[in-house]
Amino acid sequence: MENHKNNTQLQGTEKLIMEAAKKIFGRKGLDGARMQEIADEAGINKALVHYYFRSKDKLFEAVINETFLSFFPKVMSLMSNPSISLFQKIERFVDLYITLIQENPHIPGFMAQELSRGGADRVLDMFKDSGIKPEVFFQQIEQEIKTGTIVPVNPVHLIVNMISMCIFPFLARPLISGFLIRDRIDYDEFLEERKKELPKFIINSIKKK
Amino acid sequence: MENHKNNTQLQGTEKLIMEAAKKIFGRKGLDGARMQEIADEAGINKALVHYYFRSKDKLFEAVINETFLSFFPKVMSLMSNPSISLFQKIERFVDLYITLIQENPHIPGFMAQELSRGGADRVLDMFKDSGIKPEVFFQQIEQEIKTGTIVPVNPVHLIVNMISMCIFPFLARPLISGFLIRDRIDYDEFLEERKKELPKFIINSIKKK
DNA sequence: TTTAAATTTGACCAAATGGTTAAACCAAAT
DNA sequence: ATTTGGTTTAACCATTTGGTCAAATTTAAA
Repeated sequence: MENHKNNTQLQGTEKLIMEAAKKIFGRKGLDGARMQEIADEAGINKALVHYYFRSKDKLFEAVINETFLSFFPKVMSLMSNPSISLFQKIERFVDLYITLIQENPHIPGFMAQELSRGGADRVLDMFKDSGIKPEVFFQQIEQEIKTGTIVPVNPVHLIVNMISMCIFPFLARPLISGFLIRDRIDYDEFLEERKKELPKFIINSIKKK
Repeated sequence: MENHKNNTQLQGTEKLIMEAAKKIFGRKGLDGARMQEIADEAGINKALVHYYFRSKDKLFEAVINETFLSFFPKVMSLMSNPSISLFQKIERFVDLYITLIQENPHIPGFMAQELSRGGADRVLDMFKDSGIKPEVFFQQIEQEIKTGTIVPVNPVHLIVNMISMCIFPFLARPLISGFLIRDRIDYDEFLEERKKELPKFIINSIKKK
């Protein structure tokens, strides 16, 4: 009904709760998280959480909104910008995506949980509401195929591949770390390397030579 | 202590509970799942679940074991088979991986939840216990690089890429479906297409031409 | 200084939930 | 037919947990 504070900039107590909720929800999921835990993390009384966000579900929803709104628009405005070339777009996409997640580590666990629940509709709605047209990217691909710059690829598979390779390493982080120990490589180092390697991997795969 | 029934083949009630637990845990996670719900899904009394598996945690652990044991060995024995060429291995890997998940739809949600919790150590342990050496695959890559068949790639990134592109589409299924509707493509159709496209995408990216 | 409104807190409650138990049931052995 | 052991069930319990509320505290307006 009343949109509370839809603004991206919350302040004081409300902000404290938000940040705490992101952390706890991202780590333990909606069901695993305890209101008391969130309150403790924020350093405030539990009743205050209800005072500001009414219920656990409402709080969760608020976190979802903030999370996706801090993410979707940036990525999507990049992808639907027709004045950036396909290859440049791929390079920037990978960098932006990984960097954004590095800055908001709660996103992957959050996304996975939200998706494994029925939350896809909400995301799809946000998508439509954003008024941004992913067709630009698709048409760009088809264009480059015609031009002969790249080999024929299904655009849906390509974008799925790109997103997969960006997000999944965060979900599998503890697993990958296990492998990396062998080479004494730190995970952040691995991610930085990835920002460079991934675009090459993708472009190499579709570029006609 | 006592390993209960470590056998892969459970029977009767125990099997019923197992299958129900896979379904419910995979859908709702450890915390989201209710013992009553699992009992209902299995069509039995709740106390029976405790009778066979003691506690919720024990049951969850049992499901984890069965899940990864039905998965890991097959994939790993493929990857560590030195008599299969690299390209063939990639082709078979994708097909096997996607097919196995299609047959056990609970795996992705399960894996994500288990990983976002602290469960990576368990998986890494299984890995070691399996006595299978992933080095074979790595050495094979380094070999092909020396031979000049493929371009220089970091093996860790490559395997992460492969796994990412196989698993993630299942997590993001509801989201991807949203996009596919546009083209009136069914999701299973999409997956079958993927089994063919993905190996090409990967090989194309590393093959020297 | 008084007053009113917003914020914060500790105590409390009802519902949900994992787990227990004693009794009932049932198949096979004696 | 009776006993015995494993299996199944309904009823029950203790704890956890989301949520409420009235009182206390702070803030700011009059």
